[in-house]
Amino acid sequence: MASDTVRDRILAAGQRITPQRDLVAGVLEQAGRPLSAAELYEAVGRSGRGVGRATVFRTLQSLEDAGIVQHVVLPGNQAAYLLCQVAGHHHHLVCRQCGAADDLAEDEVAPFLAALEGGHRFQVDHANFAVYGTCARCTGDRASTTS
Amino acid sequence: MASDTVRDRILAAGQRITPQRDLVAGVLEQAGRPLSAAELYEAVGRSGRGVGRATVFRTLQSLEDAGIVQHVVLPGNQAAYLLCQVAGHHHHLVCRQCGAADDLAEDEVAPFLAALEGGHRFQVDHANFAVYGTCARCTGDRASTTS
DNA sequence: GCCCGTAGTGATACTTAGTATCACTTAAGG
DNA sequence: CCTTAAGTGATACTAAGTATCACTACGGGC
Repeated sequence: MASDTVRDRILAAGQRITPQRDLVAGVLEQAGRPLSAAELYEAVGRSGRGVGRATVFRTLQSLEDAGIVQHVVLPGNQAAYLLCQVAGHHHHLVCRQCGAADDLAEDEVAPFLAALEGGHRFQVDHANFAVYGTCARCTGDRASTTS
Repeated sequence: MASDTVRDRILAAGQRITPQRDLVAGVLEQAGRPLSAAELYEAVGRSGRGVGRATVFRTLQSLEDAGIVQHVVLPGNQAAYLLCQVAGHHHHLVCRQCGAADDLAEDEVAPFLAALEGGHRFQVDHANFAVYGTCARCTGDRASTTS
């Protein structure tokens, strides 16, 4: 099940607590890494009563609207959904080894965007970053290098 | 039809010149903005002899492998394909007004990624940026502001 | 210039992610 | 409690992309 803080955030967004949302959020919380909609559907089916497929998508949508969940596009164009600590729009560092996703604060990104605006005479409106690599825990096992 | 430089780049990637590739590349070149697979399929159907749907996707795949095309995910999770001047992996500034996409050189991005690596003890491997906003030409007509 | 192997093509069928619909259920405010 | 609007599940659907397979044609070698 989802932690109380997640429930609070659902309520704060003006949405109802339902067993389905609780389950979906709970599975995401326990996973601690981005899950595809299919994985989620399956996981939710195993643990507890199960949730309709349509509801899984609706729930993800609601939670995303509420700023509790965000989705990233993994390499290979796979969408994956991910419980976020930080509310509001932000970005992620995704570890390809263990799948963990680290939140990226807006103020880490803002200076970069500002620089782009200057360099390109372009007014930035919205940005989506997906940064992949290897997290501190997984470094040491392997070393990868690409652009 | 595609310009000679595009043909050269197809050859350079060890791929054959076919009327279909020529058409697809040509349409993308003329559009000068990212097109969805569906738009492309339709446009190719109008201009000239037409190309099978499967072939449109395969062609985009080949051209992407060859570094001639890249795809971006537009807001709303719409994939769009885009002819790139710059070869190799790079990023784009996409104008939401006119759809134009500006190439973003790797060395504009590298320092930012390096900073992230330091700040998060994370070894960056691959990154995908989608930056949306308003280009210089379109600024003046409207002013937008969001994260 | 022609021949041949291999890369590429088109039609079609399929898969997978996500959306729409609609009758039914249930959370939660009074 | 009771009401009602939000949420749910089943199902059908769409849209993007992939697989298959017989057929075609590019282009290197002669």
